[in-house]
Amino acid sequence: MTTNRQEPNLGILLFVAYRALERRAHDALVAAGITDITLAQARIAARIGPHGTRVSELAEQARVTKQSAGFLVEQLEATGYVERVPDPADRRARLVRLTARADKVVKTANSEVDRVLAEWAEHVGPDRLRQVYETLLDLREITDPWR
Amino acid sequence: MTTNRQEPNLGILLFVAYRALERRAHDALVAAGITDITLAQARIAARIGPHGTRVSELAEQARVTKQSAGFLVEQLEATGYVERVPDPADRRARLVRLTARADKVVKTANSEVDRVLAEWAEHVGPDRLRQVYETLLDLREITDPWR
DNA sequence: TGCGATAGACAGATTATCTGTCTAATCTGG
DNA sequence: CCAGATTAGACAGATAATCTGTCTATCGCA
Repeated sequence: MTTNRQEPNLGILLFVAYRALERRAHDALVAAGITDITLAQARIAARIGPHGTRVSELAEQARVTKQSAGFLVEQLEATGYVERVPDPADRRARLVRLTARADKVVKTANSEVDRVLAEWAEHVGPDRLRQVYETLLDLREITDPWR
Repeated sequence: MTTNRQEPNLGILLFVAYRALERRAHDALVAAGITDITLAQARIAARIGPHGTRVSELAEQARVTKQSAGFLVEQLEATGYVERVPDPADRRARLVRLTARADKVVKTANSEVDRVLAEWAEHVGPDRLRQVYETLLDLREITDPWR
């Protein structure tokens, strides 16, 4: 429970903006005929780096337990959007990587995000939007335990 | 799926900040011995206005279906944190209101939020934090379909 | 080498969420 | 002022997402 004030607090504003962006990206996938990826799966997939990412790290970034992340990765693997390969650096670990099949998805989502950000920039001004980005980036140093 | 870039995109930054705030508030409740409110319940409860709010409106604000909101309100009612009273303005509707029992919860959560915001202000500067707030407030006009 | 920490799989339970349907009440255009 | 469309929210049922706890293999360090 963050608060029950009437004038919206920062938490709610962050939430509204985040959900709007996420929703638009996911809706764009559906509009493009990609209906076999859920929002929760997308949240995980969006955090996979270009060289693959460990399940543990995905879990941390998405703020879910390793178990939840593993569960979602399993589904993404079943639909062919990711693959798991051994991590050469650590034989306990496996790297989750996007497959070629994910290309269209990533492209569709990214271009929708770009479109949304353009709308936002038009509404509040590019400079103000960039200020938000930069401030949140600095804020991440204290809000994001990992990096 | 928002994107898979390495340099964090705005969506992830919004998410990280939002979750950090929410997590801190919820942890403060647990630390204060309030362990019978889940994060999802708190998300709903935080949107209840001082004069009561309809389930439909809570659902819209929290971006869940009426059914989900109704389910969570039911749980909050069972633990005594909210009550449902008839809406004098519309006999179909019922207003969800916080009870006296919720006072401590609201107070605890709010003061933790204030503490977090103070930390954030110290880290990036009060002016920059306020700029984020104001920009997100303006952004809400296009990201929040309702008001 | 030996012990604590980490990666992630497995099992099981719980919580949250959705779609679809239904009734009662309200709103609105003719 | 009434008929049809809309809205509030309950009910039923299914699914999705998430958690706690446990286990094995591996790693890293003192």
